[in-house]
Amino acid sequence: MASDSTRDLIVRAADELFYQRGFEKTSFADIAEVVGISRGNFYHHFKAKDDILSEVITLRACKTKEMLDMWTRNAKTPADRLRCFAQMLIENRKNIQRYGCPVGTLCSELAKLDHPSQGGAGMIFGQFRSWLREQFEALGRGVDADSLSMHLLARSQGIAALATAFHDETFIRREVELIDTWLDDLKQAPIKSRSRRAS
Amino acid sequence: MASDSTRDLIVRAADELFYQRGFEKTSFADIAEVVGISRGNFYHHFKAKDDILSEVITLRACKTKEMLDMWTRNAKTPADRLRCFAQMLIENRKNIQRYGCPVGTLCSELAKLDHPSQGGAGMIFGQFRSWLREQFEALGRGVDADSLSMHLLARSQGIAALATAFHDETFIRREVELIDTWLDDLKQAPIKSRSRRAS
DNA sequence: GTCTATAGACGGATAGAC
DNA sequence: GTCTATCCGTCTATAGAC
Repeated sequence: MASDSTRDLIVRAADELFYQRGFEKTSFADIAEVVGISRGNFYHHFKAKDDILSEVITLRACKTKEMLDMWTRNAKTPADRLRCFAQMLIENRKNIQRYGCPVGTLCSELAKLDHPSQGGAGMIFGQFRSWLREQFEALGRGVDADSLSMHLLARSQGIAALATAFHDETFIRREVELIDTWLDDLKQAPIKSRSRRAS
Repeated sequence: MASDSTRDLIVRAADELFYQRGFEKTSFADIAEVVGISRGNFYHHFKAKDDILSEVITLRACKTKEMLDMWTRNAKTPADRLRCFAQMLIENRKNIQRYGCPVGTLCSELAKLDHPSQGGAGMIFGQFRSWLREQFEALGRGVDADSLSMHLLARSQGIAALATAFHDETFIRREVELIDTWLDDLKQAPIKSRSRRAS
C-alpha cells in the first residue's frame, strides 16, 4: 500500500488532488506535474481517467479501514470509539474548512456527473455506517443501531458542509461537543431516538 | 423576476443546469441549447461564465427570500415555521437524492475551485441562518439562537448529503421526524443545547 | 443612421486518449 | 509527442426597431 512505484505515486497524488480541486477539475497534467512524470508516461499505467478514480476510491477505502481498525484498537469502550469518530472532525478541521469532507464531496460530485463510480464512493460511507452501527450495537442499541449510525454520520456531514461554507472553527468544536453530550445521554436514556411526537 | 427576456431565460436555465450537473461541468453550449439560442448570442448578455454564476446566485437568493417570506406568512408560530424548514427536505426529496442540496453542493464546488463567488453562495446559507435564528429567538432562545440555527442548518445539510449517497427516502423521513421531536423537546427543556459534559 | 438581438465562424487553450 | 474534441471568448455579419 505504501509502495513507491510510479503507479502508487500517481494514485496518491490523484487522491490528494481529487480532494482539493475535485475530480472533474483535476487534469492529467496536474497529476503528472505533482508526480514529476510526463503526460505520455501516463497511459502506461492508466488507460483512462476513470481508472485512476477507481484506484483512488480503493485507496481511500483501505485508509478508512485502517483508521477504523485503529479506533477499534485504541479505544476500549464503544462510547470512546464513537468519540474518536467525532474527534476526527476537529483533527481534520483545517482541511474540512477548505475542502469539505473527502467522502461527502466526492459522492456529491460523482452524483452530479452521474458517474459509474458513484456506488464505489458511497461504499466508503458504508464502511463508516457499518462500523458506527457495530459500536451502537455494543452499546446495547440492537434495535436502532443502524438509524443511530446514519444519524451520527449525517451530523458529521452537516458539520463539514457548514464548516466549509462559514470557515468557522468554533462551530465545529461546539457541534462535536453536542455530539459528545448526545452520546452521554444515549447511555442513560432508554430507546428514545425515534418514537413520540407532541404535534 | 419571472420575466421572459432572453437574459432571464439564460439565468434560469443556468440555475437548473448548475444544480443538476455542477457549475464546472456545465458549458455555454449546454445552456444555449436549453434556451434555444446560438452560442454567439451569449456574449451579448453575459461576457463571462462567472457573470452568469453571479446572476444565478442572485436569483437563488431571491427565491430563497421568497420561500422564507412564505413560511413566515403561512406558519403562525416560530415552531411551525421551523417545521416548514425541515419539511422542505421531504418536499424536495427526489431532487435531493439525485443532486443534493442546491446551496450545499454549490458552496462545496466553489470552495474546491477557490472561486470568487464562494462568499456569494455562502450568503444564501446566511439567509437561512438568519431566518432560523429569528425563529429560535421568537421561541425564547435569545442566548443560543444562532447556535441552534447553525445546528439545525447542519442537520439539514447532513441529511441531504447522505440522502444523495444512499438514495434512501426512509432515512430522510426518519431524520425529519427526529428534528421535529428535537424541536418539541426544545420548547419544554430550558437552555440545554451546549453545556455539560460527563467525561 | 443607430442600437440591439441574434447568428455563425474563428482562434487560443486545454483536456483526454493513444 | 501528437491527435482530436471541447470549451471559452472574440470577431464579424445580418436583421429589425426606432
